[in-house]
Amino acid sequence: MVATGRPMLGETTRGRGRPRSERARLAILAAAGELMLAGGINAASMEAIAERAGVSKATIYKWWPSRGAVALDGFLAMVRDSIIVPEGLDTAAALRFQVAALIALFRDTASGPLMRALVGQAESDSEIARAIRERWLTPRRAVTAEILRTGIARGEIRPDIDIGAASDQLFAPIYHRLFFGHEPLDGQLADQLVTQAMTGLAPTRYRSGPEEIAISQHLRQPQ
Amino acid sequence: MVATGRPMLGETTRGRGRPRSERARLAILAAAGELMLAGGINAASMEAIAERAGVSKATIYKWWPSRGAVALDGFLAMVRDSIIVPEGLDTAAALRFQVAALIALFRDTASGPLMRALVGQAESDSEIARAIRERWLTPRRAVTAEILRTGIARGEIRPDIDIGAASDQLFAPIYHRLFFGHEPLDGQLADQLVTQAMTGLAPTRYRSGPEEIAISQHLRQPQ
DNA sequence: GATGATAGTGAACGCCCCGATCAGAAATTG
DNA sequence: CAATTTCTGATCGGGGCGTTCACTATCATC
Repeated sequence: MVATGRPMLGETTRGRGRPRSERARLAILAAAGELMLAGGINAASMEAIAERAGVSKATIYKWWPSRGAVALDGFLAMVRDSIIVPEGLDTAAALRFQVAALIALFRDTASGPLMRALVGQAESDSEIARAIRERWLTPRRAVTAEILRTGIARGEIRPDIDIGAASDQLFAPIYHRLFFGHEPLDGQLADQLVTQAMTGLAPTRYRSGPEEIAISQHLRQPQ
Repeated sequence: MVATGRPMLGETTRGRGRPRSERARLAILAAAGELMLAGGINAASMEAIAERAGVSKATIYKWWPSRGAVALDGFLAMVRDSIIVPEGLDTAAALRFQVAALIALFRDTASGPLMRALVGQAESDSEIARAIRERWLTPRRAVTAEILRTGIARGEIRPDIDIGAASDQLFAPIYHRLFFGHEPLDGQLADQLVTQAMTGLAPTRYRSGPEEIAISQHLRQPQ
């Protein structure tokens, strides 16, 4: 929970007094996003946002406690409904779809720079950090975990893997390249990540034995 | 290059005038680190650093152009000589060693929070971003690439992998957990990451054929 | 239509940190 | 000694922050 008001994002409480201006809300989120894209989170000062949105500064402080909170809501509004789970794919294809979708989201929309700005802000604002975890990361990891569990049930994934670590191996490289910029977020990355994660880096003759042995070795249950 | 002065970190130029105070330099870096650990990068204001270090603010500005630059030099001084390449290990063991070393560095020293603060600062300071890439990330990726290339020559790594993507799959999860804090950086993570990356998530019977086929399919050369 | 509740406005406030600058004292070399 | 460079302590204007104020606007209810 970051916004101060009760309605989470767009809801309009039918209260007694003057209703909240939807125009102002959207203008603030848009202004914050545009300013952050142009010059990082420092460019999106509360005063700059207010001026660009044509809104009083007091109005922003009424609904958001900090600039990071405005950025977070702008980001979440932008990426809403960006979780898509297609049906009828095998495990590798489903993972490839999710990985490619995240790459495309970060590369082709403003959410990439916004995510960078947010994580930077989260460093000094634990409320932002918590909101990113709960409202962005956790839902996505749940989808991936479900794909992996289904894959295990189908026999397409080894049952002895750690699902959390596997999720991170698939998706963390995307964030890594977004944050550090050492290599591009291009289209073939999705294929590389999924193929290499599924197949492994070692040649076949070096791999451990059949999965029955691996299960008896670990006895770990996917959480 | 971030520090303004010529000597990169500790060198003392034998010029004419009063020599630079080593005590002041170390006190500044230490103060910056301590303040950032306590309250994030925003707590380490130039004035706070100057006061804690017992040093004039003008002295800091003389040698570092921004607070991010001070943070960067403090971080690099702290993690100097943290790249260790042990000899006589097979590929999996060498990778496991490097992964475990990074986890331990982030978990057991102050460099973890410092790295978070730096990446946050890099969001609005491209000079910091470049310095992190060149003086932190690139040397480490070079070591990993060398391990993987040696592994290919030894037949312990498939020759058709993308080395950059493989490096990210091994190490990006560590940064990911450091930045988001969604799962702990514990000791077994190193084993999980290397084992799963080497062996693959798919069971043996689902994997593609022997490596000769894979090579002819991709024809990609490790860069 | 009057009343009351809630929102948005525009302006102002003190606070703190920033980046920059200055004169002067300190330390070292030649 | 003089020359050179560093460190100091103080100061300055600027700007964003977070907050508050009185005022106006818009709605539901009586």
